[in-house]
Amino acid sequence: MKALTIGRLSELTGVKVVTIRYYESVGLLPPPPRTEGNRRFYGQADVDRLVFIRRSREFGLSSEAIKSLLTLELNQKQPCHSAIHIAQEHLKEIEHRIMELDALAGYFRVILDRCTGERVDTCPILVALRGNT
Amino acid sequence: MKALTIGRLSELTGVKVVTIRYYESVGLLPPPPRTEGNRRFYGQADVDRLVFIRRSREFGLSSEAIKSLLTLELNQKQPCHSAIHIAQEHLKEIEHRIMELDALAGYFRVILDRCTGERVDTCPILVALRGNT
DNA sequence: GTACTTTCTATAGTGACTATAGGAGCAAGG
DNA sequence: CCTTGCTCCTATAGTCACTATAGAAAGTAC
Repeated sequence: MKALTIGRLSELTGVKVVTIRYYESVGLLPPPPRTEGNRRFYGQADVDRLVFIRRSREFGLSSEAIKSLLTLELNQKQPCHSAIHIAQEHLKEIEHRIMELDALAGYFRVILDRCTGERVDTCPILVALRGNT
Repeated sequence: MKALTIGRLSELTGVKVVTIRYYESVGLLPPPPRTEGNRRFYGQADVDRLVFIRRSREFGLSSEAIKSLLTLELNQKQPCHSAIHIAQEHLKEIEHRIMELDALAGYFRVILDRCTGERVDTCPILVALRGNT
């Protein structure tokens, strides 16, 4: 397991260099050891952890949720109820957001369908936004 | 049409006082006239405009999109092609986001379903996030 | 040895607000 | 008239999850 520069870690994980440093500053990544010239160097564990973080972020989890999951990860033999809880709560949020967006998209489709592109004062889009529908 | 304080405008529109001042600072609302004691006062036009802004924000439109729509509103007899364009683009974004979230929710449901709550090291939620699924 | 790239720190900017501090105006009760 | 308490004022900083920029030092490639 050879040492990785921050740039190499970035390539391997798809997380930008600046973002890696940012993750360190907010405590998602531990401060790595440094070379003589003060450069950070990383190992396989950092790759794993960073991929975990990246995927969690892609799933829309907040930093705090990710920190909880990362803490969980340290105790492999414990039960994972916290993970279930975090995932369930997050799923609820996602489902809620989908419902909202579905309603919104439906509404947009209706008013776009109605709009003939003629005049601003009768435009159903603008009428809708004005609130005097 | 009597003059409204910022607090009354806030009540009528459901937009917080601080947010009204914020909207003024970013140019979504014109700076209103002031009383002798330097308080802002508003009229019906401000209520209408603010409701328009609030509804547009609820629809997830950005400040810039709202500014374009508000400019449009000033020319009631012009055709409303810009409004159509903004609405279409936004609908596309919403639909894209819905697809992403649907996929995400499905994935969460699968891994939650699989999770027996036993141990961290075998927890399907954490396995999924680790990326070695 | 020089030119280029990567990395370093520190700071500021993004969007769309929200929160806080410290004053000043104003309406109502005593 | 005066105090109490609410609303309002400005200005500044904080939120989240980054992104961008500046200026300097270190490493690499020819």
